[in-house]
Amino acid sequence: MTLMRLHDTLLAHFGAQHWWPAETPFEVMVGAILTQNTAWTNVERAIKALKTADALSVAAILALDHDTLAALIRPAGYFNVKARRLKALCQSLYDAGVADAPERLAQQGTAAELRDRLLTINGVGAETADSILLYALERPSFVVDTYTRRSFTRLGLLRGNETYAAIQAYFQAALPTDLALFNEYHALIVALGKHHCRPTPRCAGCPLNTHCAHDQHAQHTLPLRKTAAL
DNA sequence: TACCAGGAGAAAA
DNA sequence: TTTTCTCATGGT
Repeated sequence: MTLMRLHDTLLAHFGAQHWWPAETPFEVMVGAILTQNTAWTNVERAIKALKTADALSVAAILALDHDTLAALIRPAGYFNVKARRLKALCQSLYDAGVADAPERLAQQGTAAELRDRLLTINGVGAETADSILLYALERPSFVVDTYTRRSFTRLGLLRGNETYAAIQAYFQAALPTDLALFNEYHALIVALGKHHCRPTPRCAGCPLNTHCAHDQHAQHTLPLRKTAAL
């Protein structure tokens, strides 16, 4: 099955995912940091707290002291680490002169140049950089996450030990460079990954026939523990 | 109780 | 260079 056909199968089964669930590009960037190794429901609590405190802006986050910011994002876990990372992100946006409209960062270079700049920010690794590029800056950069590696290894399309760059290149070589397609595909892979872990009531069967509709994690052919290569 | 969640960076080997 | 450790809350 081609990657395009696979996308169509997942879309037909799970429906459009409407990612990224955020009101502004800056909220996407903040969410990308907060969701690192963390359930999205916990990220939502943290973002809500930032909004309630009127602190969801570059200037506000830079103005907050560490302990106050950490307390606001506490529900997202790793709050001391993520407070530093949010500060670093905001400082970078401020230095780029786009504090008032972070989405304008997209006007400051090619996708590759923007990616390199994002990767220099402490706390922004490959996946977070690609998530920001794709969902906040609207550049078609395919996002690879733990679910991508796990599910596609189960499907026999990956070995499982490839580097992040190799997996990204695999998808980008096989798919047309299309913002909407990359957006939906990654979201669908996350839906599939969650389904593998915990089949939903409305969907007892697996769309890809990978025998996942059983007790949690029991049917995984891969350990849930992340591989170091990702 | 134990395990996992839309990772990244530092430290150790 | 590759592997291991650390960061932490909330749901199942």
